[in-house]
Amino acid sequence: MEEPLTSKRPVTVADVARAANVSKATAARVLGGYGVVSDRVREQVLAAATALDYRPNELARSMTTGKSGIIGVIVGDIENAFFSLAVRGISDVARIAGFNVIIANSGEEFEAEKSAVDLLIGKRVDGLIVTPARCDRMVHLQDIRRVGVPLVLFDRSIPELGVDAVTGDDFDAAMIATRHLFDMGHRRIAYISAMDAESEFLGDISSISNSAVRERVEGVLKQQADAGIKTAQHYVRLGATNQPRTDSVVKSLLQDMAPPTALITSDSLVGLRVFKSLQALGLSIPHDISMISFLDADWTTVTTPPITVIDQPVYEMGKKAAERLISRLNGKDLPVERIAIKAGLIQRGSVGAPPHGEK
Amino acid sequence: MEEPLTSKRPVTVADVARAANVSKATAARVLGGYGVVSDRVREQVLAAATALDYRPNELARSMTTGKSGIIGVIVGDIENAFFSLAVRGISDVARIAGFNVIIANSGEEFEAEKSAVDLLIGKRVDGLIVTPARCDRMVHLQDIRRVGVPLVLFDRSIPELGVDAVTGDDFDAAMIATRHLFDMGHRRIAYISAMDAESEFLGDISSISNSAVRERVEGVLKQQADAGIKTAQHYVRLGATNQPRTDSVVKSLLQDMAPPTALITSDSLVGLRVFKSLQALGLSIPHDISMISFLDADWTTVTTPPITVIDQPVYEMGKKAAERLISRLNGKDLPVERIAIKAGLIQRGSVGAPPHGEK
DNA sequence: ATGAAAGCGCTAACAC
DNA sequence: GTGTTAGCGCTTTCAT
Repeated sequence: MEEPLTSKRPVTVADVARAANVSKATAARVLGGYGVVSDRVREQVLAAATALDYRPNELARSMTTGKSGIIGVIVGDIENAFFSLAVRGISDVARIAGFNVIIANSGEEFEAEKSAVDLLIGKRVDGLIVTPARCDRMVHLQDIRRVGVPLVLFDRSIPELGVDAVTGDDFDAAMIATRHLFDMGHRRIAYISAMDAESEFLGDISSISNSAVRERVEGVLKQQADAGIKTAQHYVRLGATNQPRTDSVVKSLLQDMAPPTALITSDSLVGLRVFKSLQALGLSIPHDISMISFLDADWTTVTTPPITVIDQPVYEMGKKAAERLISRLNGKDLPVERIAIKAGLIQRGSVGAPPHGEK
Repeated sequence: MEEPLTSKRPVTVADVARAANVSKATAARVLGGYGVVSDRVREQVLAAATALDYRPNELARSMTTGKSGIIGVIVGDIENAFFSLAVRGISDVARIAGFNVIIANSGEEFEAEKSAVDLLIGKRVDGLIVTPARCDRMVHLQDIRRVGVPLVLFDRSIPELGVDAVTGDDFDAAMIATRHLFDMGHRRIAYISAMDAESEFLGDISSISNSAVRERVEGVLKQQADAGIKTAQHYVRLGATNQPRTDSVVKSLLQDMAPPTALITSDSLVGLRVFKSLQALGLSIPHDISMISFLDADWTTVTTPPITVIDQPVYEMGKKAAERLISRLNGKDLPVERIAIKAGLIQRGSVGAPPHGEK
């Protein structure tokens, strides 16, 4: 007598109950691990369950309990080391707390983010961690709260929304990077971001819809303003979304009448692209130009020279976000808070003095 | 009159039906987009739905239809560029076909993989793509088929299981890499893998439980055997799972009486680690030693020298796997097949002639 | 300690 | 076209 490779109907609590000669409720109690049952009956049921190869239907379970045991995470780009590290932090905490994680990619696009929210809400996730692509459009995020699903923002904050946010202290980090370059003698410092914008140039700072990007720009500018440098804003460039566009940003920067002597890149992907641009241009780092990248990505130590970086504790940030969310899920009544985590500077070889005559 | 920030009970089809003065079934028909309704009624219902901010409960929907619209993906390590690229390929195809993807990480551990399978089956995913950590233990994979969930193996195949697999043609790829090194004059070629094993040395080849690893080793060995080289197996090393272990593997290799003059690394993570080991040892590539890495990862072009790589079309592999699965989901009756995708060689600067006197 | 029965929100027959 | 009704597999009162 052989077992069929695909037995049509999945076995249910009712099947197990029948096989164990108990009521559906009793079988459900032991299978679901709640209520009370005598040891004798428990064993009967368990035996029947293994014999039939019973597997709980989590869908049905979720529907009746209203909890899915799932945390939804919406990130900008899972292939970016920043996010994949954060996701690991989130997942590690979630797993220990007994939650599963379902990941959605927004590609930093508002509409995709919106539909991911709808989808996950539809799947009845217990809570949501999202990296909002824009901090100025938030009806969909307000909806999340309206349906009563706890939400934690990641990497970017939206004060008006009144929800928890775990971010880096980007203003401070940008100041640190700028100050370091300044201390090394640089007076024309560029900041290159991947943020997609109409223009490669920065118009009104307060119009930047991504809070992390905005704060970094503000940090770079503030540090220079404090030193009496007025031209800083001229050296802020956006739109380094791919290699060709990055090449053109870098080229335009270097063809300036007074080209920057140092570059700060907004993340490890942009950093890599800028490094390639510089390499293609035949420029030597840090002799011809200096650079600092955000995020201590693993490639930054194998280049020649290795790259000086702003070390953001991304894994920890992910953990913090998950911890915060899970606390709320467990009914803890915490005040709404923005947790901004400080970053450090790891000096390697990509920052030197400005070229001669450029002081 | 203000709307409450969290209205307890989510609105259901019944609520919408009541508000629109139609039956539950009619409301359900327009909300679910099935059956037939008059345009007039449709608009009433739609209006009521928007007014109440109705959101379908996907859980309930899945439970009655038996389909969740979700494809489960279990990978070894989502932080490995190989897998994150593959996942993007899978996701892209899935999204277009109207499926969502839920990702689980096994960490290449059998038990984690097993419980991920249980979890996803419990969530009633429509189909599964898995990268089996071991190809010799497969009861849990047989279970998947038993419950009737279509399965596609990724990166590694298990012929005995009788299910589709999308893999690289690893045997061929390893031959290509080896032949290239051979053509450049190398006669002692090492292969370094991250596969965790009791010993760093390779015992019985057929005992390697991961088919991709095994085929690569076989390719390296075969190519050399064809050239009459008998010592090849001596230069196969396993266990380069982290930097310290990789350092020790590389060191032991180089301290050999007849050290290898070229290294092949099994993936981009191992490649990066080996590069760092070599760098720490002060070795110059390709002058002192040559190397080829599997996977055209982005860091491989910014090192000095850039790394010659085996270019696996991982994104395409992911797409293929998803397409295959979705065909089955749509009821297509295809023969079980293993699709092995060929890789190419991208020559950059990390391969040269062996050092003098090493010929 | 165990059982009977109701109900979660939706879809799917089947009637009208 | 539209409404009625019966589940899907589970948890959860409420009895017993």
